[in-house]
Amino acid sequence: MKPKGKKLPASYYASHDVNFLAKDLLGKFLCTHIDGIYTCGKIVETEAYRGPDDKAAHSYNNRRTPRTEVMYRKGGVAYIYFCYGIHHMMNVVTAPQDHPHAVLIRALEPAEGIDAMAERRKMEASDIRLTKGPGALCVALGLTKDRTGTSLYKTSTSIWIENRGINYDDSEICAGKRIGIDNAGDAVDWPWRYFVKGSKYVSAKRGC
DNA sequence: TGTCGGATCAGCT
DNA sequence: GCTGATCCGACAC
Repeated sequence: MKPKGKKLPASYYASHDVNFLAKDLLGKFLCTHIDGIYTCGKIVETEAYRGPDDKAAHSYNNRRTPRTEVMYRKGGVAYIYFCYGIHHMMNVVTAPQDHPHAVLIRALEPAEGIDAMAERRKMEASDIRLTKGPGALCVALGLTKDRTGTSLYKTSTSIWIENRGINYDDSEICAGKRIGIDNAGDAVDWPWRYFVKGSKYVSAKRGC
């Protein structure tokens, strides 16, 4: 599948600054080519998880388990895991090897393959909730936990992120507390959730 | 081997 | 707004 925009290279994901990347990923396009179906959406909401220091992250205190192992790899792979018995969550692993940082993709604005998304979601294509929320967008794009570890930059990959020339200014971005991490001590209050101001596709507007 | 809690969503009120 | 669905991973025993 030929990207419409410019596929982000391995070097993009190498930054140590996971908060910079979480913000910078807004306006980029997350695309998948799974089961022969091409789908693509603009990223409008992310959260940063900064590995060892961040009590809300699975890799807090450098915890290593078979599940979190992929977070320790070199940036530029997908970390997809299963939660609440129902939902999958899509994260982008960042930073060099052994720095377990990741950006959770929380919401997209559907761009291409909208009919396929609707079919996977068993919803009308016009439904605003198609890719609103991390569990929802994984279904829409066909992502499941067995894709975890997939490279986002290799030419043959089934999951990648494109730059199509959209860059948001700080004044167009909101930062707020992260969602659903009530048990994470001080980290609960860190404003590491970023979203595009005014987007209908953002999962929760709080913090702006 | 068993228990407990979780980075949620949709549908109904 | 509230609630039920539903199951895997981590850790204690």
